[in-house]
Amino acid sequence: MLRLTKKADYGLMALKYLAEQTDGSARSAKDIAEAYHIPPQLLAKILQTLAKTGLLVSHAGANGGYALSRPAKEISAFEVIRAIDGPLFITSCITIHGACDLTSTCTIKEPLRKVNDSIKDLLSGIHIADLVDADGEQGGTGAPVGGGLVSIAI
Amino acid sequence: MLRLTKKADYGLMALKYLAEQTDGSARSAKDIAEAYHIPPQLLAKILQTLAKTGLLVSHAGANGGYALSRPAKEISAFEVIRAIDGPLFITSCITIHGACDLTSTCTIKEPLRKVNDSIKDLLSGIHIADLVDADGEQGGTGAPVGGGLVSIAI
DNA sequence: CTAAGTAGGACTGGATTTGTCTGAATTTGT
DNA sequence: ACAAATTCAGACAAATCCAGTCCTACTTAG
Repeated sequence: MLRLTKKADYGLMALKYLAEQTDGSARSAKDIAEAYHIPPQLLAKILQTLAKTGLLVSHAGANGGYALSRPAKEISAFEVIRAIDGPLFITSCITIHGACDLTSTCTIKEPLRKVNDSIKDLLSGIHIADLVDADGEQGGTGAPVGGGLVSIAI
Repeated sequence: MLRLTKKADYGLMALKYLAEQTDGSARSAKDIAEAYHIPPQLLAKILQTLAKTGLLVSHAGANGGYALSRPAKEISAFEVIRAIDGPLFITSCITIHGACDLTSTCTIKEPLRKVNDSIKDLLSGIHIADLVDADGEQGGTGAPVGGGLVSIAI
């Protein structure tokens, strides 16, 4: 129902990967891409924009790469998503200027704006560090792949 | 950041419109489309799917149209959105089968699934009746839209 | 019977996403 | 100084998805 782009997904995965590198050394886009089997050039782009927005610090040259600019605890999923996907909104009504094409006719935007804010709060409360913690303690051992039980498609 | 399709938007607007009709009489797709200046044929399609999922009751023929199948208080925004946009998920990882292409590599899906659930809860708490109530008091003050708390524990 | 409706499939144009290619600029190691 | 590894930047191609239109049925009140 509400979709995050793959780029945002990849970005979160990459940040998580970087958060797991305890030594402060940088990792290259290629390394990360290989670790998760995602298209290297695409990830490169994503990391570039992440660096441009200040969430990552980059270092060119041999042995260069990317590293988190802040502790993983202080980087929220919301920041990452906004950096990659831009300031999109739940409804097309709600633009950056807050105005709706159908200002007079569309009477729905105000309630939805609150939903939007709630989602924002929700994502702001999740940090990269949380992703790292949740790893490994997956309720289902991550195994039920073939098993077919799993998720209730809403 | 997270987007709702225009169809879902239109659907919510239409349901709100129908909720405002106090007499139980049905309204045609054309009427609603004109009221909100949205493409009639597109709205017709949306109402059809809404009828197919049981949120609306339809009545063909002259003087036909659509009406809510239940009180506006008992139709949640979540139901509407799911009916129109289908059971999509916040991340492309989480499919209907619950499996990720990168099952082993993508370690991010579990936390995001919780976000997904929280958003679902959020939208389930909003009903068509709330949209009607919120109308007119655009100040954004007392709209009874989900108290905002929605806590999430990862 | 006919006009006003719904039901539903096929299709188009455009936007968005996803991914690739190519050519730089920057740093490090030798 | 040079070569290799790497980031940076933009353009571009392919695929997918969305919005909107059209056309043809079927249904029912009058």
